[in-house]
Order: sequence, then C-alpha cells, then structure tokens
Amino acid sequence: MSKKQTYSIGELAREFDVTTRTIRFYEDQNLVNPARRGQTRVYSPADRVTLKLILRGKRLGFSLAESRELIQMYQPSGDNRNQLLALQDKIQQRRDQLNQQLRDIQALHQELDDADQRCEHALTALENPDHV
Amino acid sequence: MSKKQTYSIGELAREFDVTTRTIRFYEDQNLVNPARRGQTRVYSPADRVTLKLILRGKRLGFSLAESRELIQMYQPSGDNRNQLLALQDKIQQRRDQLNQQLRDIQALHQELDDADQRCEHALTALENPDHV
DNA sequence: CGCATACTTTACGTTAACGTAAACTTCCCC
DNA sequence: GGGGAAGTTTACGTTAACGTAAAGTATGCG
Repeated sequence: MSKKQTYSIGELAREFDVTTRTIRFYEDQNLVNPARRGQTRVYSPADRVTLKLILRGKRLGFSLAESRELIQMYQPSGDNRNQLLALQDKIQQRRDQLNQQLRDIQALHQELDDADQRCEHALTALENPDHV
Repeated sequence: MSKKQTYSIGELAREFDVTTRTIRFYEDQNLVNPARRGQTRVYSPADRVTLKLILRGKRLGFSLAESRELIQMYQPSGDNRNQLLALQDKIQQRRDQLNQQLRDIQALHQELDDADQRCEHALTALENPDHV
C-alpha cells in the first residue's frame, strides 16, 4: 500500500526534468545526502522533497545557497534563544522579499495584459483596414 | 514644472543601488542607449524606465536576455500578423510562468509562517520550561 | 556470452553578470 | 594651477551552476 520509498538518480532526474549531473552537483553542495547501495546512490522521499524545494527556489530566482538556507529554516538545529531570534529575522526578510516579488508580478502581469491588448488591436486592424 | 529630463550615470547608480559598471554593462548588452555630451553618457527618462524594468526582472529571477525580450514586447516592432501572433504566444508563456511563481510564492509563504510558528513555540517553551 | 543500459568517478570547459584595476580626461574650486 | 570628484576606455578576473567528455563498473537479457 505504501508509496515507493526509494528512488534512483535517473528516476528523479526524469521526474524533475534535470540531468543526473545536476543532482550529483547538489550532493556536492551538501543539499542532498543519498544513501548508497554499493556505489549506487539511493534517494529517500526526504531527498526528493529537498530536490523539489531547490527547484521551486530556482523558479523564484533563488541561488542554491539561499535555497539551502531556506531548507535549513524548516529544521532548526540550534535551540538557543539567539539562534531562534536570528532565524525569525531571516524568515521575516524572506517574507519581505516574497511580498516584493508579488508586487513585481502583479505589475508585470498588468503590463503583459496591456501588451496583449495592443496585439489584439493590431490584429483586428490588419483584418479590418477600412476601420478608422 | 517638468521633472528633470536627463540623468548622469552616477545618479542612476545611486537611485537603483547598482554600480556604474553594471549600467555600462547593460549598455554593452544593448539594453540602454544613452545619448552623449562629448564623452559623457546622458540618460533619458526612457533609459531610466528600462533600467527599472531590468532590475524588476532580476528580482523575479529573469536573465538579462529574458528581460530584454520582455521590454521589446512592450514596443512591438514588426507589424505583420505572424510576428504579432508569435508575440502573443510569448506573452502567454510569461503569464504562465508568472502564475507558477505565484503558486510557488504562496506555498513558500505558508511554510515560512509555519517555521515562524515553530520558532515562537520554541521561544515560549524556553521561557516557560515548566509547561508540558 | 555479448551487448545495452544505467550507474559511477574524475576533471576540464562554459556562460552570465558583473568586479576590479589601470590609466586617462574634464570640470570645478580655492 | 593643483587637486579632488566624477566621468571615460580597455582589459583581465571571478563566481555560480552546471555541461561535457573519458573511462570504468554492475546488471539484466536474448
């Protein structure tokens, strides 16, 4: 009944549409930690989630270092007060950045709509040359 | 009454918090076309807007090539039907990408909120060790 | 058995987006 | 007229994020 618990590097590469080189590179950067069966890498569902988070970060323009930081935020290691406060600070910074991105997206969306409208008008003008 | 109509490279660099090298690099990439007074570059309000668009693109993770394409979308050059249709296609692709980014942002926002909550709990637990 | 397929390591190559340094001109100011 | 301050060109350097190639190992299959 349970979902498959391990993945090969090729499976993940196909699923997320990246190369195996990319996944190995992420391991080099300590972003994923696959187990080994002999020489061969064996990925866990946790590794898969990590990959997903990295790729989502990429879509938002985050560097790997930033994505690593974000991922670490979800598993706070040090449990002392100052580290927690510092973490909350970083979280807030990310929220601010996301809100800026939201504003940027809305503006860009509007401009794309306008550009599309101008296209439409240009097209109907081409089909209707007599219309003033 | 009218706003200042020209800008020096230093002014723009300060306003947008980039180096002059960056602005000259964008010129090299044919993203801005400042006039010249002698040797010195003189930027128009249009150049300033272009700069703004580039930097907004950067915040959304766009490459300079992508931003260039976006900017050109707002000033369609070729007025033949096929070009207009191709342009609309690109516009739609960008909209799809923006919508994906929106979903990514919402998911990430939620996760940041959760992480923040866990921080809060950990902090109150630190101040209230007796609470089970 | 031979061969294809998928995996591995090692290592050099590549592109984008600037950084940085050197050496020069212009303009303004006291 | 000497010296900042801001501008210029030219050119080599740097970092991130992989690409690409070579050479080897393991595994299933007809």
